[in-house]
Amino acid sequence: MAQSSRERYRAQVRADIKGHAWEQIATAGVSALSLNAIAKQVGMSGPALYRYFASRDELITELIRDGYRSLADAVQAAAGTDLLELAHVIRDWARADPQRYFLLYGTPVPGYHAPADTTAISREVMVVLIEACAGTDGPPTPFDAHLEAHRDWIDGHPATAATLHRALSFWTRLHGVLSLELAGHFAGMGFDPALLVAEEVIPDQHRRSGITGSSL
Amino acid sequence: MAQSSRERYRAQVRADIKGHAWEQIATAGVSALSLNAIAKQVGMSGPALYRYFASRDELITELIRDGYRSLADAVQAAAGTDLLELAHVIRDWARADPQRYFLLYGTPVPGYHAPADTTAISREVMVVLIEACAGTDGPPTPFDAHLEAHRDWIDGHPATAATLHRALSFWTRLHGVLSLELAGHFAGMGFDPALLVAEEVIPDQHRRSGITGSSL
DNA sequence: TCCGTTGGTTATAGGTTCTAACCAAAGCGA
DNA sequence: TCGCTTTGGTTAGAACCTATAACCAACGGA
Repeated sequence: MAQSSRERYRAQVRADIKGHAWEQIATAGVSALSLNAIAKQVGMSGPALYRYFASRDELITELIRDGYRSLADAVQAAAGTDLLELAHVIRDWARADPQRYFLLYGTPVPGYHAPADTTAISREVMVVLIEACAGTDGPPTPFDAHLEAHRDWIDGHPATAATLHRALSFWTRLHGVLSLELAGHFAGMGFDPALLVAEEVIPDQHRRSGITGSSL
Repeated sequence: MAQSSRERYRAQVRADIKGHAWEQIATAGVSALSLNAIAKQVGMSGPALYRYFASRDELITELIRDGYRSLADAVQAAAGTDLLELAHVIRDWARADPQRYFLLYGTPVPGYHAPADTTAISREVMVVLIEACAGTDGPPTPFDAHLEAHRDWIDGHPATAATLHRALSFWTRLHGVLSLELAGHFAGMGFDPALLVAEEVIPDQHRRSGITGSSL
């Protein structure tokens, strides 16, 4: 609880290191992250940094953890709003630091396995999404039935399989547009990705309005 | 046309180098690609490789180009089939070598700009998708109207804005599921991503069948 | 005050990309 | 066949990187 002077100093230096690490990642990507460069920036030379992080991988793992935490905080702060608002919150969070988004959801490094707690934080995000999807079920689909048999991952959450399907779909569709947008694959096409996100995320409403009305 | 002996040798060595490079990328990711290791594998030591590729970045750029070409070939070989078949062709192509997929559509490196011809190959893929989407238009949406004003990127293709929208949506949805699947973000959830892809890619059919029928 | 823990240093090993300098061999025209 | 030019290879080395080892100063609690 009450930190000693040394613990406080240590925590502050670690935060300082992580701050400069985020800077480097934001400007040059995680592959260009250099412990030597960070050490110089925080005012110590080279190997001193290994007193605070055992290795480059451990520092990156810590950053990934903090990244998930930051995303979960942003999403939970918007809990209770509708899917469109949630999509914009997540998109804004990602666009504030694209390389941070890609650190979580970009190219995986083949050997690496995320620590267990990051998947727990991912679950927090998923729960907010599921909550927002509750009650927006459309007609049942074959995948809903399939999901009914594979819902252990959300383990005990009282949502229909159709709702889980909607949440999963929200996640994959948003990620689809967002990651292509942030990676620059829409460069040259002049359209506004936000508008595409809007229709991807609340899919049936627009298309079906005026056809089936509210007869569901 | 007729290559000289030297040109043939050079082309063969370059292909050999690229082959070993793909091996390394498939097993350890592009960030672990080592020119030294490749050189040893092809039997020459270190800097000799620079006679064939000016830099590591140039080799990677060449691999990216070949990757796009390979994807476009796979997609064009399936041209004329329906969207579900196209989705499976692309998914199978990606799953055959996930790191190759991520080389094209994964985390972008901040400084890097793809050469112009790769975007031209991307366009080839897009044209096949658009062709497959033709005639599957649903009711018009606001984004269709927006796309009508921003269709320069496909420049002269005689497709409705609604069709372009469907093709764009096909691309982003497939990429959304596929990249999360390949990155391992579905690990632990037991569902079959192929089923999710199927419903994402032919979105309205399943949901609407039995409601609006074929009244469109 | 003493002494262990902690946080810093420099030196060094082994890895990387890439350049420089040098050399051998292959191809080609006279 | 001779000789020159281009090409493909070598080794050496500069400038980075991660990470470890060895050493030392300074801080904190008994």
